[in-house]
Amino acid sequence: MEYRFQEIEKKWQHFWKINQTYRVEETSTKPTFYVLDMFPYPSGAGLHVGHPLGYIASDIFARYKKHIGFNVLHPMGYDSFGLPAEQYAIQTGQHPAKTTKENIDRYREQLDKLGFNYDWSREIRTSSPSYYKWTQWIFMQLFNSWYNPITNKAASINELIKEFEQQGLSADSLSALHGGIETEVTPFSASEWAGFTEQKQQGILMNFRLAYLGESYVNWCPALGTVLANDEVVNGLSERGGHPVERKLLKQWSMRITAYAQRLLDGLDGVDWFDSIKETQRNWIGRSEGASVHFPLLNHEGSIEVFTTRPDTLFGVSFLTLAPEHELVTLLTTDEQRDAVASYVSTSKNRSERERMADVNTISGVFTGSYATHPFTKEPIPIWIGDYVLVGYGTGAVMSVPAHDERDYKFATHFSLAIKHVISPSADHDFNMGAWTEKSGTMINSDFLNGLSVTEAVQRMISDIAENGYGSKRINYRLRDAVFGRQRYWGEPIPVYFKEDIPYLIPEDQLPLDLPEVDKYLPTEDGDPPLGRATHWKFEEVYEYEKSTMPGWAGSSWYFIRYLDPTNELQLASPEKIAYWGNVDLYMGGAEHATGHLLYARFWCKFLHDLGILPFDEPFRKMINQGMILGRSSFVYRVVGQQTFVSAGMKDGYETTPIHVDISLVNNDELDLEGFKAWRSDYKDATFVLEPSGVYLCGYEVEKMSKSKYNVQTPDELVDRFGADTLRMYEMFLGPVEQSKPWDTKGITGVHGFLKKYWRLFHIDGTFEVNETTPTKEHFKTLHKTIRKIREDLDRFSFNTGVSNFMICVNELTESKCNFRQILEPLTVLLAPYAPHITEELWEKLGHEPGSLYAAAYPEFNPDYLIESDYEYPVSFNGKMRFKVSLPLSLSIEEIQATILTQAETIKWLEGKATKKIIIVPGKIVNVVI
RNA sequence: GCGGAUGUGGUGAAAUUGGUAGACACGCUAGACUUAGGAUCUAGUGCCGAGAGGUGUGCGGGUUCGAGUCCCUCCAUCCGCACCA
Repeated sequence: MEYRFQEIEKKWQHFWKINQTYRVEETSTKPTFYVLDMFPYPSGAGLHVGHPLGYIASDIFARYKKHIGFNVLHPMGYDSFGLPAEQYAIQTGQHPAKTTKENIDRYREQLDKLGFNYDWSREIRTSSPSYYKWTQWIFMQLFNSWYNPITNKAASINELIKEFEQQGLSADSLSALHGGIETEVTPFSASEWAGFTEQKQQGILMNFRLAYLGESYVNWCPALGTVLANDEVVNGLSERGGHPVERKLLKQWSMRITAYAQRLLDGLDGVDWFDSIKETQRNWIGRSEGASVHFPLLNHEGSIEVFTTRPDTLFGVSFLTLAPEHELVTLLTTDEQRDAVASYVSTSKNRSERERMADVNTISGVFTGSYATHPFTKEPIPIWIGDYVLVGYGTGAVMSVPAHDERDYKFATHFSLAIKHVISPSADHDFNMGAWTEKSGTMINSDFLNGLSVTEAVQRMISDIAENGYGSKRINYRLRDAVFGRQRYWGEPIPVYFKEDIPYLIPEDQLPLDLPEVDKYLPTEDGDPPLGRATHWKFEEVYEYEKSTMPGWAGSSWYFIRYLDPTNELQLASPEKIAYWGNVDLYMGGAEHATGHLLYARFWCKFLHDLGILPFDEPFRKMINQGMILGRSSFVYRVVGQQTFVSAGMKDGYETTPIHVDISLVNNDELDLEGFKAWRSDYKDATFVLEPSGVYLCGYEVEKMSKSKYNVQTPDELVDRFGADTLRMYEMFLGPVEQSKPWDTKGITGVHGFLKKYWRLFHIDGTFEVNETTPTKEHFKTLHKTIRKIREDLDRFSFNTGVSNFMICVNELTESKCNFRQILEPLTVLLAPYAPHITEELWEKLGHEPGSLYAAAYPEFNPDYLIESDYEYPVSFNGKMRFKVSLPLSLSIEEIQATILTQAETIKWLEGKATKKIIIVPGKIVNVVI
């Protein structure tokens, strides 16, 4: 009988479903193992071949853990709130819930075809009210909490209120409270607190809450009435529609993740993640030590506070630079400079932060006309505005030391500002060529710092500015608070209502606050978010609810907890179940989440840990990041301004625009012309310039798979043609999971052939037949060599070499016509995690209870079968391998040397020269140095 | 700009600790078989060379008996950068 994979896979998928083979309970006393995949956003394009890469790897690992005796939790769900469904709703009027449900059904169908061991009884969807009830609940806890810098953990805001009532807020405790918290609060006494209005009190508390309403800059597009991501802004215009975009201060909900900056940094030491991801997070958090220094304003009250990591260079300051958005800009601009500053500020407004950071070649800036005083020398320092200074980092103002900072150097050179050398550089440094930015050298022109090393000067300066009250030592983090409000429809409503402009939480027993129906998914005419269209969107029909919704990352920041107890209506999850499973043992997902999701999930985990809800404070113990599977996009070339398309080989001499074309219309780069014309109505009258051979050839490029690039390859077609087991093994065989690679189906026949070959081992002339007698030593050697390799490969997540080793094994067994039960039975268990369907079928044929393979014990490696008496030594001369000689492993180094030297080959390669040295590593190599 | 990663045959890749470079596949070449198949099997296949042999892991240098692996310089490509999920 031939390998009829379609029948077999259908049969077992049905069997697993009916018998709930993969259902997991908390009753087992086995050790637990929690394997988690990053859940997908169910997009309209369906699952593409890139998604399963990680799912297959984690499925193999989960099955392996099950075979070696663990109670394994491997759940799946959907991150189902998000922008694409909303965009689709805006275009078609279709409710996002409907689109989302259809997409989920499609995903489920696709996932089911791949034979995963998910416990579907635990499925969650972030957009279902029974789930987002708890997302809202967590928001409420964050709102009701502040970060206590003394205990270094989150605590109830009531504690803080009590403290205010009893002691007020002293200057001392205010500075202690800072601990990463930015506040604009001035000290007050207990009696002052009691006398404050409710509004004032709530305003003060807002500076401490972990979920708070604050102001932050966004890319605002007035024409679309919406906020845009940096990605959606191109040259100051919106990607969609090309409307002007400006940076605008907007009052919105934020999360005080900065309070956790240090703990988020420290926690990285304890998790087993790729160094690259940890490094990215460290960089994102961006801790830097330095000082904050105040420069008093000349002719104005107050001062400019700057943050610097180089307090040693304070005497080299020749100007200050403010971000264009800095709050002092208006005050400091003199009448003569007003026009120039206004025009500069409005230009910067239209540049995204990304552009401003990336554009290093254009130096731009403008003088305010005002001066500050140098704290030590009392000299006047000009105050400039430059858009390379970002308002969100540090204090939005920098002290510019052109002699020792490259950016400042360029700025100073461009505007002919003073350059003061305060460190003597190494002899070969030329200040005409650039700044001396090394943190080495001796201080000069720096008063009391003269003669000190840079390191000494940093310390000395920090203590001097503190003593004189000019500033203080400061640790700065690049990490910014996370904006939490979105002016969108398809997200979790924020469970807040407003009474006299003060936000209050709705009562907990009214959760979930359901997403209301609206007539359109667009902002209102007066610029409110879509929820402003809902009727009765009021608490107790009186007080307006918050109209913005939560961001996509809200639901995904805690979903790993909900899987533990997905239907609990009283708690996030029961403490017993949380304790039973603990945190995620293996997290599998894309590295593109390094700074978003992974940071937020860690933040919420630490917060819930502070509240005593979670016993652990890191969510993901070990993580593997699968690489992205890239698509091969095809292009047609349209002549500018015409409906004529030029073939790739003919396009020289035409001015053309490349346009993505659906890969289903392209076969071996050849375009299906009729299909193309029918593809879109505006192409129906297209004309073509063909190759001399009469075909239209498309160009191609390897890029991210996405619906908009029409390069999505779905797994379905491949499953139909080759089966799920083949696709599973092929995706693993492509290369290391963590590596990105372009998708290509060329090699799939090799893997399919392997499964057929494996199947044939059990059949003679098409009939199932295994030999019950004892195999030879060679057969056992093949088996045990494979067991060792497969287990080693699994332990180090090297799935691609695992597949190779199975191939080697089956090739050897085929060659020796091995059909011994004692070999094939363990091999079947060994292969089961990779190819669950074919192995279940053969396991049943071998006479076992159907479905029992999943929990069968994994074969153990026995080294006795691999003991060898001889070893074939490669013999090198000066490191070049020349010949091999087989010698007993029992020989001593002296005996090996003696034998080698008498070999005829040795004499030939010595060419009569004397040996200088002979390196012998027993069981490894011989190297003769001549 | 900042940060991260990766460069090995025609292609995907392997080489876990510095020890035989290219396992395992795809593709290609030649052949066998014939229910002419998206089937199976045999042989070959890094490059140069008739061969002996030489040469070879992005470029250039270094350490070592020995370097794909360690160190330095340079080059190229890909990914992320806070409202895409």
